[in-house]
Amino acid sequence: MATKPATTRVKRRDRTRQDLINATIDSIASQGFAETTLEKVSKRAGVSRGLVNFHFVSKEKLLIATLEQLSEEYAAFWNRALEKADQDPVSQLAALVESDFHPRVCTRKKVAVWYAFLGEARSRPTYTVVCNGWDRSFSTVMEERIKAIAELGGYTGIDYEVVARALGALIDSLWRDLMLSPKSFSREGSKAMCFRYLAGVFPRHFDSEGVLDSNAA
Amino acid sequence: MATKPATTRVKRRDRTRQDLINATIDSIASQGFAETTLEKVSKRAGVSRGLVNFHFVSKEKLLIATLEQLSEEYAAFWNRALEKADQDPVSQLAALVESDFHPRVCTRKKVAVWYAFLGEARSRPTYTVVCNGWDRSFSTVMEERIKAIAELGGYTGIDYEVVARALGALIDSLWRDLMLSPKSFSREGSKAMCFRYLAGVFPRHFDSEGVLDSNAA
DNA sequence: CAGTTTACTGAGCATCCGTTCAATGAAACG
DNA sequence: CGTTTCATTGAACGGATGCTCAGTAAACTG
Repeated sequence: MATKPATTRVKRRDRTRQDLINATIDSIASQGFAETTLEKVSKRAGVSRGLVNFHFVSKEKLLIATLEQLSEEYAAFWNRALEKADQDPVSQLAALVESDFHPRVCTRKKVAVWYAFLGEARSRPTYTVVCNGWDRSFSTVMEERIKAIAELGGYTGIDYEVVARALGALIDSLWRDLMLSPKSFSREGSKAMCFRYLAGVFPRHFDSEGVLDSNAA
Repeated sequence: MATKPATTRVKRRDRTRQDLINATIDSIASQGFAETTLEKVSKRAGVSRGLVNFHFVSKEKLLIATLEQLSEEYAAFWNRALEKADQDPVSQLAALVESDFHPRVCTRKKVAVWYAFLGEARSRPTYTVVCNGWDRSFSTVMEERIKAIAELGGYTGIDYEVVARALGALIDSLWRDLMLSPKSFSREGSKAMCFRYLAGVFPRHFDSEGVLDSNAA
């Protein structure tokens, strides 16, 4: 697991830090939060026991670094998905849904770690902040696109806030399925369910397969 | 916290067991799963250290008993809400929403405990079973009512499965808000959001305040 | 090529955790 | 009322955990 070519010192340093964070993710995902100890993490990373304290000062700070990395990776991923997509709100909303189930960010392992932190969020304020930021900005972006689709597409009586919240919550519940019962989870089925939801709200722009017509009247 | 009138032996026994479970809930909610130790729990319950092992054999079994009680309390609550409600599906669905935000089951403390168990679910199979059963039967019941409303109310093109999932997920995300940012949470606002969602799907039967007309054409 | 810096090791330490168990006293029983 | 049953206590134990620190070797520096 830990292959460390003898290169420059900073590269080794960064590599080791990353190995430790990855080992932490692996450990939390497979053993759980409570069973994740520094000994197991360092063994997984292939380094000695005391290294965590050297690099991260304390176990708690290693955990925070892990959560922050996960959070930033996720945010960066859907931000880039937005940049790559067409500029019309229909394509952008579809891109958000697609990116949320991409194997890069939507892994059973990562979802499990995310829920593990969420479970401890109540009692550790630092986690709460990161967890709140997680999808707060995400649902803001979704709501903007949903509002634009409603206005440009000529839909009346759409409750933007509710639609955005429901879509975000739907995605979340599908993630949870991946964690709790991965056998019944399917990436395509999950995306289809999101698009079926959107088809119910914007029938001229979406169907269960995704974008129907990004410029429909 | 532990007031034990000297009554019969079984009553004392049950009372102590309940005190321990309550103390476990309090501890998980305020200190988190990781920081919940038998010493803290027994101190909170006002009994001696070794009593947990006497009553529950092990810490793990105390945790399972706690989760099961929470789960059963919740299920019993919305089942009774269904019984007390009118028999038409519109009233029943409204009763489910109402009961889900009732102060008896929807407390910040209880939600926090629920998420704490969910966070450890991945690595402990027993939790997974309970967590899965939790809203599995709940969403089945919701889906039946939604289907009935669509058929009786003359709505076409309703995707029952998606509507039920989205509503369940919406409720879940509102619960999470209660845990993470209780200041911005409001019981009435949460119910209103659910009803706003239902108003979007069944505009002749719901508005943001709840049931509009349970017998609308 | 000395000398300095620094990532890294691993044994050691203080602490805490879950569990055990002999002792205790009050309810249950006949 | 004497005996049994059992909820309860609290000290004790083995083990694990997070963290410290003196020591080491390899990368940097000039």
